[in-house]
Amino acid sequence: MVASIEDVARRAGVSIATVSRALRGLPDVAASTRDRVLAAATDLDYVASPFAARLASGRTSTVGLVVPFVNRWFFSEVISSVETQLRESNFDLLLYNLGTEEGRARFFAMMPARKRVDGLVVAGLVLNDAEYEALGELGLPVGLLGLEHDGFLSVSIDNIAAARQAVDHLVELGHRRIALIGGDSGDPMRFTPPLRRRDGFADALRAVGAEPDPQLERVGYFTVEGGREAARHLLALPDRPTAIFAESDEMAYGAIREIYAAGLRIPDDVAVVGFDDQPFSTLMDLTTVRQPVVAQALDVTTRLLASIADRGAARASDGDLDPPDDTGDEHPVTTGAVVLDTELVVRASTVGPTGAGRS
Amino acid sequence: MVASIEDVARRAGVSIATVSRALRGLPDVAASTRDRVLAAATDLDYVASPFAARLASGRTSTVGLVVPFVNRWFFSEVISSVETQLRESNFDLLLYNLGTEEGRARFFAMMPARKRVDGLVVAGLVLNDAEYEALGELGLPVGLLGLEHDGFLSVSIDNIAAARQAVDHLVELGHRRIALIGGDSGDPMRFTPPLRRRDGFADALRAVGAEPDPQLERVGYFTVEGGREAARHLLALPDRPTAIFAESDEMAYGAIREIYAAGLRIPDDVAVVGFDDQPFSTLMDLTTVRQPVVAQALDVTTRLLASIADRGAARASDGDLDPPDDTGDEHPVTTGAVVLDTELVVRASTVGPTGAGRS
DNA sequence: CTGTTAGCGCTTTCAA
DNA sequence: TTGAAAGCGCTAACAG
Repeated sequence: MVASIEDVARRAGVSIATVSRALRGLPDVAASTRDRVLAAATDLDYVASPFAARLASGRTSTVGLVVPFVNRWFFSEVISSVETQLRESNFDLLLYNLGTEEGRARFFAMMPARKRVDGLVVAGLVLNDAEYEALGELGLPVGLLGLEHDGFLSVSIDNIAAARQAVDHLVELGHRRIALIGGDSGDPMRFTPPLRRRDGFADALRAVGAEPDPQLERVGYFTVEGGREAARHLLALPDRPTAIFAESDEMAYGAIREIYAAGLRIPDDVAVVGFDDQPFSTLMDLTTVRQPVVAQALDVTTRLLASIADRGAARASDGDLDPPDDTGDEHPVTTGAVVLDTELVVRASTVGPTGAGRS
Repeated sequence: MVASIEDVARRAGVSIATVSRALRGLPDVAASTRDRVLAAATDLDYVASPFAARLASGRTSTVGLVVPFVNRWFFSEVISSVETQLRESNFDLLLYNLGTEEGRARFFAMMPARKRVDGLVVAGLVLNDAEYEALGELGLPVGLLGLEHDGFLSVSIDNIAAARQAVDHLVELGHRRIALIGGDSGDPMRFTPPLRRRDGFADALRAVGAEPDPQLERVGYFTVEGGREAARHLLALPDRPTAIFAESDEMAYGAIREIYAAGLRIPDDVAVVGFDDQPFSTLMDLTTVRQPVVAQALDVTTRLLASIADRGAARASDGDLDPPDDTGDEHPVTTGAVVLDTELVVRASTVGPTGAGRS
């Protein structure tokens, strides 16, 4: 019932090979022929069957995107950006949401993406050696987002430097008793490259001769609730901190809530800095470190697609005369670790008055 | 380099047909044979090429999910739920983010999902007739989430009743000058089935003999910023409202912010009710109408998969003797419009004191 | 510039 | 219960 390439060929009066070439925009097709084929295809409302094409060509025109969550700000931004860019390149996006620890185990054991994608973007997962090995054995281009590993192209931010931006800011404001609300290094989902943010925090303190006080470090699990819980403890301390640095905005929101609940003022009694700059942070007047999510997504996707194209070209020629100068096995642009800049966004949670009208 | 069905067949000493049957768990394969095949497949680390399978069988084992946004709460919840359930059924999820008006136009013009999915879930888009027609012509099972249309299976909430829950609550608290912050009926993305929430708002007022005041209705575009803008106008009115009903939580957050910025108290000076019950609403102490997102996603997905299975079965038999009693053309469970309940969640934005400590 | 001809790796009759 | 063989609808040499 639905038109196939033969129908188009018949109608245009050419062979199916010519139809295939014309429709894919390959060179060496006479303009008049191409027009005729295009017209026939339009008339018949024809689109090529992707599966037949994939089977015959070996290319899937599909990229897999692996994430630990889809409903958190960072990841939904990533998904959105990657999807848009793939669509523009006529690639399909296959989404793999690892979700739980068992989902994650299943993914790396079965590798469902095998044989069905040309490349993979892995976002925000801290992988162990076995998992990196599993990815490597796929024999496909893999792009990492938010993490870094030898042999994989990657893009991320400098979490240490970014955390320093936040804490340096507090230090400059005169704060010395600064608390940290962080992730959980024992998190089973290990979705926390942010772990290194703690180092930046400590560096900033030590730079002014202050030593991080273990009492002022609490785990917040990267959730609002976790942030509340952590802040509650910190505020109950006999010598409570004058400022809090949360490793994510969500935890900062929780902290803000608890500070108000304790009848304290922000930033007069306690200043707060977050990390990410989600949209809500404007609403919450939260000073935070903005990380470029869309730019990171764009970067991996672009380089992954380039890598896929390269590999296709390489396989096509395979020992041509006059190969490119670079005799290395990989194209320079499609490999290596890119690190993007972060930016401190100062709002009323550190430099009053808060605009929330709670004067 | 990677094992194919022939390798497995050779190793197990059977034909490729038998391998195919054994691996797919079809009946009529001797247990011993099956074991041998399974062992061979495991040894060779074999997985079937999905494209070859799809080409040969005509089934794609893929569902397309069409959304207007991926980075809004409602949709990221939907994506997450649908992905999980599809994965469990061994289906792939192909994500279509319409994003812009042109992306939307392209989608309905090209129908990129054509020939590559067994069914489609369309979430949160108000479609016009041409678009419904385009979906119908696909000849595939289509499930609608958050909207309703003849001939498509769908799940949604009763937006009128839900809005009434919200406004009835305000009315019971004695409010009569109640403002509405709503969507934009002229929204080019038309992602606002919530339009009918306005009807529920009006109904609730009329039920107590109050007439909705056009001055108290503002457009908030379903964003925080839009909600702020709308609230700013409402609060500047000579006779300002005593309560605000926002058609989404995000707009309510914006309103809350402006109320505080104006130096007013919540709920004493102005009460606020939202719609959705996003996680942040707990933080914001927002009274709101909770809509079951996961349940809606589960419902469409389940019924869509059933419909896909039905259709597969139907095609397989095709005029068998003794067909099911129901001579209609569709399985009862896989069609029709399901409407799920909403629930009012009362918090301090309507019944003080707010826990935010802004006493 | 265009046509012919093999497959791609499976599923699915149809026979045995 | 199993095997042989015919495609599924394309792409990719290879000729011409």
